[in-house]
Amino acid sequence: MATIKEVAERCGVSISTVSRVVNAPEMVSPEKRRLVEQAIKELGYTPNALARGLISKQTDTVGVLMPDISNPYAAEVVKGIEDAGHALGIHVILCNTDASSERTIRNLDVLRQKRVDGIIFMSKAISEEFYQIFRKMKIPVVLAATESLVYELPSIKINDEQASYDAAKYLVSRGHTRIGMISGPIGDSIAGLPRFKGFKRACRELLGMEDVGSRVEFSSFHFQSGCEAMGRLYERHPELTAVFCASDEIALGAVSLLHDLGIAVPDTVSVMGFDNTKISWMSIPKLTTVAQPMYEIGRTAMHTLDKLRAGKPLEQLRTYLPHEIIERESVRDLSKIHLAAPLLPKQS
Amino acid sequence: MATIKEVAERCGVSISTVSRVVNAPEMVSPEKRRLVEQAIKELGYTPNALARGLISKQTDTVGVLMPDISNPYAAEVVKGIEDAGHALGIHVILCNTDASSERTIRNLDVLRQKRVDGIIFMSKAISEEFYQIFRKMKIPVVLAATESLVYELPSIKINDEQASYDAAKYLVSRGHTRIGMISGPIGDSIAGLPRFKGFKRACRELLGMEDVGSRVEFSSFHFQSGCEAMGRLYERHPELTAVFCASDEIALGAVSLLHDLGIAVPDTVSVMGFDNTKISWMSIPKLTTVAQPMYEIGRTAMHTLDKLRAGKPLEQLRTYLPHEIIERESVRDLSKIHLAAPLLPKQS
DNA sequence: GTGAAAGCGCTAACAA
DNA sequence: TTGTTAGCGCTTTCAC
Repeated sequence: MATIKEVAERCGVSISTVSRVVNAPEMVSPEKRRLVEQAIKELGYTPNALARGLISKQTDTVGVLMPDISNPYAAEVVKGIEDAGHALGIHVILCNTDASSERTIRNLDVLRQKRVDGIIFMSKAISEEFYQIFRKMKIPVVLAATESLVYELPSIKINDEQASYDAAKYLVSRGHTRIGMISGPIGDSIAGLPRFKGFKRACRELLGMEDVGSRVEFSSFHFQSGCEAMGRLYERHPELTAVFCASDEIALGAVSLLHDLGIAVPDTVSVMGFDNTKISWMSIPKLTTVAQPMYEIGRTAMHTLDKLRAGKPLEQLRTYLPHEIIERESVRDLSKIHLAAPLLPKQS
Repeated sequence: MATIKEVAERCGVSISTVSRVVNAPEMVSPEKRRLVEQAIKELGYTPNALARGLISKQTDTVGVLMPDISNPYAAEVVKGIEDAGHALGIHVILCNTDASSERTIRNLDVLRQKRVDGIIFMSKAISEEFYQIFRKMKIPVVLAATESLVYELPSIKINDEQASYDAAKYLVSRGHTRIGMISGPIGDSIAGLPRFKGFKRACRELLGMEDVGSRVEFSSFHFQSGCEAMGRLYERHPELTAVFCASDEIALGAVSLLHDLGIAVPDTVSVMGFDNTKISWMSIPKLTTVAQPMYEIGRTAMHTLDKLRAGKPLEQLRTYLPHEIIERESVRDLSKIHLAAPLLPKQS
């Protein structure tokens, strides 16, 4: 692998000159520049990022910690991060933590050794331990698709509570009054608790319901768990006309169980998802769901990190990007029934 | 960020001693070792991988190029790579190429600058251009879930031709004789052409069919394209009782279209997928599909790379791992019909 | 505009 | 067992 020295020798200039044509070509006379560029091409010279980083104390690299590489949601965020990084001349090192704390710490340690300039963190909760590591590293950290209410860490995500509220509101607007929810783990302060709370608030404000709790089942965010939760929910509340799920996978689990029970979706019960991942439009019926601007979250996270790196001030610590409800086929419009039968007395 | 020098000064030893307690603790006297370890902890010292790599000409890091981070198939391979890497003390840098040649080259360049010790390549085809870059880098490269028939590059994958043959054979064993296929792009020499060929061979050998071509539609590996291909296939061959798809996503597309047409799966037509990704068991009906040992492919790729790195000889250049057929609900067993009605004359 | 030289943080002889 | 020293490949003053 050719070094700067070899390039210099080959065309009889000093290494400084070679360094200049690589980093500040305008400072070198055209003739020499041409000469050096030629030699670089011939030798296939590529600057050694290790030596560069060692001296400049900058690697133009940020580490991205993602909880689960096979999570399509996270993948979209990463794309946003990468695209923004490319535009800024920043490389990204992806690390898969598999939602394991031990793996996260190990990855963080590697990133530290590699002297990355910053970190984008996507794994769920920020423990005291992680936070202390961040502090020790003395580099900017931004949270993407997660946030910390405890620590002063910049974050980019949607307003999950409001998104969940809006989902329930949508269901109500379609004439549903007997609605239930399959929530994520209540211990999950990012995508669990807030979505649960938003749903509860909607039921209270919009439907005047007080005992929402009994109409909510808890589940992990995955398919199988969603199936089981739907089973429990249906057993307790066969009268429900709609169930809002905290993730698309849960929703698919619910649809699957309902199907096994011979209950038609959305004809008999409507199902709504969350995330708008690929699977939401590959299922039967296609899922009505709430979409998060995943790519945009990634982009914004990278830009925020870059501002931090440059010492620029942030407008706000916690950024909330807008969500959106995507209407597809899994929610039945009950309100249309009244329209079609206007002579019947309205239900109160 | 603390340096080795600071640690050394703090406990009045030389930097070599500190270096030794980090790299070969047994060479240092217990007392000094304790002293140094203490200082390391207090200062939060972490060796600078840049300086280390610069001198040792080794980064203990390999780059992994994946075509699409949101592809669940690739994600599983990456997990295998990471786990094996961890066991070997090798870090991995993930790069998302988005199936773009330009992005691939850019990533390769970054990896080169960072002086990774090796590369695992997952993106589809290996062009002459990529191959030349590999050569220039002078580091081991192994292909995972892909291969090159042209270049001498070690690879790990399944035998796609045989897997496809086996899928068709499975369909035949379940009593299907009028079978069709939705193939991937024929220009794709990895997952396109071989699967098409395997299917054709099975039809010829098992069913004595010669005009297989008309029963095959081509599609990209994605949902929407699969939908459309199924539409075309059904129009030409409404008599088909089973269709084999070159990916799970295609299969889901096929199921979706069939559903829209009011055709029951698997009652009227059976659908078979390929890959055994997550979505294959979240759909209705759950997909019968051919499974690739994705995690194992990743693990093997990393181990192969490690052998190469150590200069050990490889048993073979191209490794084929076993595939497997996963029976679920999307294929109807037509052979049972004969069993249930043994008095009827057998169809010839 | 160009080159000499110092030094980034570390490892690896080599001496002691 | 320990310390001294050279040098990995590069950027960056500082002279010229």
